[in-house]
Amino acid sequence: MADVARIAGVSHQTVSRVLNGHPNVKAETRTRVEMAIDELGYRRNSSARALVTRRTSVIGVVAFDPTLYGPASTLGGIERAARAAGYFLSVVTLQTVTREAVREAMDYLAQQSVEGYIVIAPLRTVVDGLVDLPYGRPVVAVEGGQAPDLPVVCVDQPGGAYLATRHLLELGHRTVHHVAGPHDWLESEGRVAGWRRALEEAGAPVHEPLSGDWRPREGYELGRRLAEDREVTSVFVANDQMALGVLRALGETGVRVPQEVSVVGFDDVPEAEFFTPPLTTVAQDFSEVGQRSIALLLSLLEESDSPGTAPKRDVVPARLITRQSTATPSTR
Amino acid sequence: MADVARIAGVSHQTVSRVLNGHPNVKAETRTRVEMAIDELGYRRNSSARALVTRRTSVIGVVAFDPTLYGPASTLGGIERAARAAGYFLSVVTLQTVTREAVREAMDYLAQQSVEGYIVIAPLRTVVDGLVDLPYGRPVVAVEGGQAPDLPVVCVDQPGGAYLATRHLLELGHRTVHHVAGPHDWLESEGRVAGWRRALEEAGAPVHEPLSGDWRPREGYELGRRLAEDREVTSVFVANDQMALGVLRALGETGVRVPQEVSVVGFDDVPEAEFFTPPLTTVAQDFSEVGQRSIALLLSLLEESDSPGTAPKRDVVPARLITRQSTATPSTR
DNA sequence: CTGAAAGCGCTTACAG
DNA sequence: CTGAAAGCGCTTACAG
Repeated sequence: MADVARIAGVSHQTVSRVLNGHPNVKAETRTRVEMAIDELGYRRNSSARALVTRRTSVIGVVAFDPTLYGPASTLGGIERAARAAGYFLSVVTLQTVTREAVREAMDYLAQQSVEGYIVIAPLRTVVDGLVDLPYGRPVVAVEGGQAPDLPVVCVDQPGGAYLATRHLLELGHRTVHHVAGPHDWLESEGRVAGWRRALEEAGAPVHEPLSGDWRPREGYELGRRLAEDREVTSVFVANDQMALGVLRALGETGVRVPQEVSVVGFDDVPEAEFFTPPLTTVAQDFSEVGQRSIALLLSLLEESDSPGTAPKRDVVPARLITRQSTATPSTR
Repeated sequence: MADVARIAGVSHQTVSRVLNGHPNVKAETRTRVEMAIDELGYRRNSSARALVTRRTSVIGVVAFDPTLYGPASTLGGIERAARAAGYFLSVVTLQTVTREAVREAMDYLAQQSVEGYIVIAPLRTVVDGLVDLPYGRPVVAVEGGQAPDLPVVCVDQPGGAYLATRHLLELGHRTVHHVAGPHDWLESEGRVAGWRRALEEAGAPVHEPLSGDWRPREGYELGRRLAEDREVTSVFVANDQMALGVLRALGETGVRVPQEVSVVGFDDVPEAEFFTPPLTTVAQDFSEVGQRSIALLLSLLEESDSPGTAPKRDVVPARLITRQSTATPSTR
């Protein structure tokens, strides 16, 4: 900056003014400074700037398993929104999602003086542990469910599950079986709740849901059990990867989909349309979730002086995508 | 830091020494300082530190489409390795991968004074544009192919493709058709090269490869074309997502896999084992790629004073996973 | 083993 | 509209 000032023949604070778009600079001076900047390829030192402004422009993100479609897409949406707002994203990915691992990740990010946190770790225990953190920085929980004391952005999981279940009931199924996600996951809970509500509203019998780990393998194993039960005519599976496993198990045991059993998934991964058969599923707008997360965090950052307001909750709707894995039931 | 010093009854540079693990501190003093740190919940200001040390401990990563399995997994591996080495990761994800977009992303990261870059953007034009960058910071290209002037970490794409093609030839197929990835992608080129070499070595006829965009949809559309060609008895598809589309197209048109046509993919996504039929494919160790990328970048960072050495290239082997989508050909 | 001093490269009131 | 001064919170030689 001193070099720029010398070449432009001004003081370094005039350079600073130009850099910060300060209005009180004569146009001719501004041009001279800009030319000197270009000539030297000068770039402002971010550490010095952060030191004096007390703002790092860094948002810490705690994510996990970037191999799962949902979290990965959300991360993409967050990143784009952050960059559009001039923020940098410092990302920590977790192998195992426990309360301790999340705290460790946040401690790590705190070393970098992040201005706020976005945590994509939709487990009840993790979200509960996010209240009253010692960092003094706002935290937004993505898919944080109904957490009452935390700013949350999430997809309307119960609503999506309700849509899926209604769809099957309307096709004429007497009831709908459910392969849920893992216990403790808020998405699992939300989807179970929506499924249950649809059944109860329709007066349909509610069978205890099976529970898997989101992975295709467990979908496959649970699918083998469903294949044996001749009562089953329709299954709402809590995500597409497990639905793939269910489809595979059904196919292997000679149960025809959708003629004998209808299957609905959740997520609408890019592959879903090309499963055998193409999967009816519930789509979530992950990139919207990402954008709203950043928007919420930024609003929290701005009003951090007046922390009187209640935590906000932003819910993104889900929508049903009908394909060929669902039909009116015939006898098995 | 001043507060800590006051409570511990020492000067602030003694606090600094304790923080940095400097040996010349009396044990008793050290304990006193540590207690004061705990009491205050003190955390060192990273900006001030970076300003004086001229090290931000931040690595910039340019990634793209976190929805693709390979790049997403690689990012995970990079993040873990970086954190283990005490570095932070600042991530920019690209929507479209062009040379300009990559440059823009790197410019953005430069604002944050990153110490080095990892670019996961395996297009020839992008990689070519990475040489002679104006940042004066080391750059590692992940999946940068054979780029002669750039440090690169990549999976042995030709080797993997060779394995897949050999496997089909050994099963008795007269030749192997190929659905390649998009032009300009180094992974596409590498896989084409390995496939071609295996065919040529065996004296098998080489049919011009079809080319898709990695997505299941184009796999499906190209699969429809392959289904019509009764000469085709085996297909090596450049990734699993397109292979899914091919499988779907074949199934839809009544072509049995593997009895009539064998299919091999590339990537070994978690779903591959549950495709119909379970897919024979080539596995890449993405997390290993991530780790080696960080290791290479760190070594570059250390020797940045003596830039005489040639750029390094680190190749991770691929391996074939045999499942049920391949068999000895019978007549169609 | 420990402290007083200087300085990293910026921004922000304060003068003029 | 522009410059001289102070200070953000650290680390690094330099003394002692």
